[in-house]
Amino acid sequence: MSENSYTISQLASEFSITTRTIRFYEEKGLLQPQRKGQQRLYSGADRVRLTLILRGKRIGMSLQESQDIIAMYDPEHGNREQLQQLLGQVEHRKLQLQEQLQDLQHMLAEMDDIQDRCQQALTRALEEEPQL
Amino acid sequence: MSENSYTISQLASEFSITTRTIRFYEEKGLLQPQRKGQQRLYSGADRVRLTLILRGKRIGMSLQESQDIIAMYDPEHGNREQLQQLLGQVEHRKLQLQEQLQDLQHMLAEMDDIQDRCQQALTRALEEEPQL
DNA sequence: GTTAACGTTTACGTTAACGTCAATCTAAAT
DNA sequence: ATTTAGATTGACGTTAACGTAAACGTTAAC
Repeated sequence: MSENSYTISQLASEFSITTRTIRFYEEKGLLQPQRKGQQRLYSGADRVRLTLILRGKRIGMSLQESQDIIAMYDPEHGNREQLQQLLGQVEHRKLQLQEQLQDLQHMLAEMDDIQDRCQQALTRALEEEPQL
Repeated sequence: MSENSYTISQLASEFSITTRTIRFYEEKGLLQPQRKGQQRLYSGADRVRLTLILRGKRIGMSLQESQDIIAMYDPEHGNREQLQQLLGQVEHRKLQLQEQLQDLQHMLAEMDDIQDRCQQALTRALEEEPQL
């Protein structure tokens, strides 16, 4: 049942990205797959990292930001100071994400607004249409 | 009471961006301020456009996308076909924004998760700390 | 009247995030 | 043995979104 390893093109097609993109993420230090000889072999954990990167991209994060966030997942934060520093970073990210959420909701509200006014304009246009 | 016009540096400092950035947005067709001689004069409407652009940026939109969205605000959609096409675009944007909202909420939930586990690790670290 | 403070245009530079070859390797199928 | 299908490493190209610097105009203050 341990079929949780993937080739680069499997991941590429699953996430609809190119292999170049995946290798680029590795160049930038976001992924570190194993090697089977010369070939890359991606684990389930690598796959999860990739989903995090792509989710980050969808909400407008840079690769650097995704890398920072991924670093927060790793439980290598032994001593107290490091843990407190991490907590600070997490809190900061949360605040930023919440601001972004506000922006998104504003934008959505305005889309609703446009939609309504557009619907009404359409209704009026149909009422005043003589050729039917 | 008609003090709703701004110089380029007023807007720049208000939004903490450079004048270069504002001129760049004009180059790209996102702003079209009036001119008083050679100088640009920005209206309240221009200011609103700028806030929309910057909000767009914060949620990860390209300038092109912001431009598309700004175009939706203008009520120059006379006939029925154009209105229906606009409605389609609005609907499409809404769906995309909602997906983005999902991504954001996932990310936030995971930040909460990290925060919790980090807190617990810290608590344990403090309990086991001998030098106090 | 000249120096400062702001504005303008023009143009080249920069960074992030890949795209696009080209050359090579390699493993499996015919 | 050799074609074929996927993999690898360079290396250069590209686009978006500005930064940066030079050269010049204008107007308000001293």
